[in-house]
Amino acid sequence: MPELPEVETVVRSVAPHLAGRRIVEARFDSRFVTPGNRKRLAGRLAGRTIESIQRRGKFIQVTLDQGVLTIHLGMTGSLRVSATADAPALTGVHTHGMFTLDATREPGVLLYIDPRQFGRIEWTPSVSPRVARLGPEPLEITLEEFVGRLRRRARVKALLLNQSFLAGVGNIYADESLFAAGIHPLAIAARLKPERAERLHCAIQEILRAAIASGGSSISDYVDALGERGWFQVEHRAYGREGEPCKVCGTPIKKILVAQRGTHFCPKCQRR
DNA sequence: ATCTATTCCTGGCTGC
DNA sequence: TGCAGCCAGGAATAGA
Repeated sequence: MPELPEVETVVRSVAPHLAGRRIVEARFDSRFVTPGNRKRLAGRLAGRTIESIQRRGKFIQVTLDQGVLTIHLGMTGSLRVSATADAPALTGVHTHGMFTLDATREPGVLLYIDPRQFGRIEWTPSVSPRVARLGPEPLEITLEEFVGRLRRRARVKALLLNQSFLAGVGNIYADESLFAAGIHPLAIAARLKPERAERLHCAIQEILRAAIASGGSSISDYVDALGERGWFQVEHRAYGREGEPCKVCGTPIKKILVAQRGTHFCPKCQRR
């Protein structure tokens, strides 16, 4: 499930292959394309040149010579580069998009693969409104701004999942950050003591940096654009460890539902 | 305004 | 063994 570290890894792995390339042809399954964009997307992309690729939150922004292509990988989306369009491993029923690039060099194609089809792609004249309403980048936000934004009566876990609060933290890294900070997921954000808020700010940045350094977490089938797995899942201390002993105190990790999301925490290390 | 529940989707797992 | 049924969840949206 691509969150900030996974999307960052995808962008880093794909950017060197795409910058400066011309899109000869683009084809998509309708479901992959944001509604309202379905009739015109392929036509708008043909002939465009890719200027740069950046990550913003969990979104991938491809800046073109005309407009911006915005991609969200959803739960199971992946971008893959390939020398040719007929690589057997990349052309199954889950391939929902294909960009044919100029023939001046390899890779010749960029493919979008997504079994659960939660990912979306859209073209907008400038930055997508979906991206514009994102909150700050977790790796850039200062402690002061973070503390200021915490002043809300929401449960801290729910707030971490809110992309207009912070952009890019999802279920895995919310649980891991709260564990690292020793904060209960149901704690009310605005009532966190200053030192605990500071610990959370620090934990989020440490966890995300470490996850990026490991190439992200490969929970199910996540791989980067070159097909490489990430390894941060072996470092998880809370997420996906229900019933297993806490790596700090040995207490079984508990799983509850917060904001409709499975939430893993240590009841002893993360007190309310 | 703010929070909660529902929807989308399929591979993988559980249990009978 | 086989298969029905459930679960996972990011973001949009409808509802409270």
